[in-house]
Amino acid sequence: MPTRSAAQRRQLEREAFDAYLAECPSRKLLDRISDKWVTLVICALADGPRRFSELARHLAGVSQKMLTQTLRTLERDGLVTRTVTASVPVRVDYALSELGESLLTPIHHMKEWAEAHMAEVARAQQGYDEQSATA
Amino acid sequence: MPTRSAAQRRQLEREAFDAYLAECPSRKLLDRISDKWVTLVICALADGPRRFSELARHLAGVSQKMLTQTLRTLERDGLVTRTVTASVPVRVDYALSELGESLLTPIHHMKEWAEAHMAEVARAQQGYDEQSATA
DNA sequence: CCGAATCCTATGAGATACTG
DNA sequence: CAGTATCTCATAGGATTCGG
Repeated sequence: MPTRSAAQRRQLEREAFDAYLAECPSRKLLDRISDKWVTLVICALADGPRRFSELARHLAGVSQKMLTQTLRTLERDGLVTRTVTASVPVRVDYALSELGESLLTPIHHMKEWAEAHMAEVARAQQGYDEQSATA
Repeated sequence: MPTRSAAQRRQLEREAFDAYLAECPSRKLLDRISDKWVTLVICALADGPRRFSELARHLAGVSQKMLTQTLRTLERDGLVTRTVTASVPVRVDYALSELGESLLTPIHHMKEWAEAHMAEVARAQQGYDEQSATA
């Protein structure tokens, strides 16, 4: 049954490739920062520590669930630190770790490219769409 | 009915924030390159044009659908060019545009950060997980 | 060989309500 | 105030099949 084995082979290839990707450091990093909120949180923490509720207010669009989730993974990755002050209403501050701060550099590069070239991308899109429209 | 209006206000805030994000060039770029396959395709094209099937073979894990989809958006964004040679079995070549090549720079920065620091991230994760385990 | 269309499932993410 | 748990729904993405 060649059909079956072909499908199986594909499956194996896919798994091998996925495993390869799972090992690739660049890919891991991309997976992290491509999380919808990760870069926003990091940038929000760029100029100093913030409390949970401050972050929530600052990133008006984030749901409380996603904010928590994002902060957890960032903490786990060692990119942000979490300090709990056991006062009466608990107070929790988040801050960038050194590692987290070092991430600001590549993020900054991205930002520069974006600001320099995204207009061109927008033009390209427009051109492309007009092409399609005439079809 | 304060419940309703509070929910409505949140909704409005979210929409405003989303609109703001939709305008932000950095965010747009992030949305692009965070696409699971975008960076892989760009890197695969870094050292020269390739045919569709070459790409498919090179990126063993990608489904044909996602490859097509990715290439379409990249073409629309003006990052890759698509040239069709109308031979008997059609031949289609993809290549990086100038704009696409300029993207290699920030991607390269990301790669460097990843290779320099992801080990540290991995260590942080391990530490974090061991902490949780003792709880 | 290249790609479009259809179908189906797993995941992501918001709303809500509850705990310490 | 900070965080967790549950429900629900939209969508991303893979398999498959058909067309040029």
